[in-house]
Amino acid sequence: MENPRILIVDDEPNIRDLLTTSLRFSGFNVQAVGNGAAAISAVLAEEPDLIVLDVMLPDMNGFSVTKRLRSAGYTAPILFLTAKDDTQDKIMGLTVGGDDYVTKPFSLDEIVARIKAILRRTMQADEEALIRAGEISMDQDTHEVVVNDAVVELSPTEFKLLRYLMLNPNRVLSKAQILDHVWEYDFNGDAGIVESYVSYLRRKLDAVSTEPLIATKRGFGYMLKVAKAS
Amino acid sequence: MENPRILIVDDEPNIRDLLTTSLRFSGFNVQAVGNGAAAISAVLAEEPDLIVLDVMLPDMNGFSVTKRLRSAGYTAPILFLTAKDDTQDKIMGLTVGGDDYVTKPFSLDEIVARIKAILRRTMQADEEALIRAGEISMDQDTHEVVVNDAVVELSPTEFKLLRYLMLNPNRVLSKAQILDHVWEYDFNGDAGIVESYVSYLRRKLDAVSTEPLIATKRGFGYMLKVAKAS
DNA sequence: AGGTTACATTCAGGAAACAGTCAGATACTA
DNA sequence: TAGTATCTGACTGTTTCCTGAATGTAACCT
Repeated sequence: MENPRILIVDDEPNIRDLLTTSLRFSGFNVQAVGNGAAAISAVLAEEPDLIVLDVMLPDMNGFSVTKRLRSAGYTAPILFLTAKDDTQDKIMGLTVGGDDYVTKPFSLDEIVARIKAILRRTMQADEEALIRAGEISMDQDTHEVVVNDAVVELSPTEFKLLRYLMLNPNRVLSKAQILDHVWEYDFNGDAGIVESYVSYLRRKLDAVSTEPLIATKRGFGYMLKVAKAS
Repeated sequence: MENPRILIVDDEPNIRDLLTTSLRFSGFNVQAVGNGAAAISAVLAEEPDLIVLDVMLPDMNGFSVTKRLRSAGYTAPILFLTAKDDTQDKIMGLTVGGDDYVTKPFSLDEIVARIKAILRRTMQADEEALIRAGEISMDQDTHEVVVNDAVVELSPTEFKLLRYLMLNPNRVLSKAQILDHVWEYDFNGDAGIVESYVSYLRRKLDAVSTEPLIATKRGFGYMLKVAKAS
């Protein structure tokens, strides 16, 4: 199938670039605009398969945009971006139909995962909710991680870290890369936290795996070793 | 069979969008209009299988619309939307034939369930009134919930919550999702209420089940665990 | 090889976020 | 009026996240 088309609507250029780059890299066909009016004409012209829509826009809010699009007959799912401290009533009804929302600041991995999840349900994508890498399998619907038939309980951050590693098996990932993908984009703490979380992950995974799964490449980063993808 | 065609008639754009989005996602073929005159021509042109009709419309009330349609020979069932404080005599006679009514504000899950129930009766749909998930079975006609041959008495909200969980087994559902689907669309309270009701449900279900049924996925939401659909 | 340095691992601990439960206020129903 | 049902808010306990320090280990240089 064709690469899904995604339209990004956000007035902050940083976020727009961040999302555009990541989503292009993930294989989507991306277009980005900075306000509601441009969003509407872009939707009419391009008919994207999914819209990433900031609810706070300079000219009109995201809900007006949604309303205009829906009444014009466009049914593509929307992933809303909301501020964490938006008042409750503003973020009600955001998960209706195929829609979903993510709060800012988000992590890039998270947003890509959510987009894929939505597309999996709306387009009858053949893609699986199950990620496999060697002895490890991860179900993104149930959030269940299984290693050698043993279920491993992970905290949210551990889960996201492992997912990022599993999506890039047998490739060295620097701590900076990991930080950029797994942690929220405004995190400005030390890269040492990656070491901590790798340590946590190893403790849980290696307790049930036959061999050490995460290899350290001193001076470069970490790598998830996978015996051989079949 | 073809997807059933549904016509939505309501003058509030928010409600129209909400219903349109949810019903489309539930697999219906949806069209929406904002007044009685448009409703009549839409019915004549499209011959929908079911009409969702607000009784308070700007140009004419829902009953006039109904009368016009019935006398023109159209027999498709109607789901009326009424205000909660509508007097009883107004509501009288709304459920004759295959018709039914729902009071505003409603919950989305509720309205989808009612529509399916009507269609189950009018079209000879193959779909079942019985939902099953592991040890639990729920009859939507009798509202009877059975776990391991034991009948469990649930309050209305508990019932709707469990139904939503059962319709999405083995999938983590966030509190926001649960709130959006199970509670009325104008509910403006805290997500903590979901925790309370999960707590109530667990107390009733786990009293008769062999194992804990609702799993907490910390930081993500809740999930109904089902052994394995065969 | 040995010493030095930079890099990694692990642990402990405090703050904050999250979850479970309950009692009580309010509204609704019979 | 009694009995449910719903919702709120408080309280408690747990988990998670992150930092910083102590300990280990590989690489580098002479």
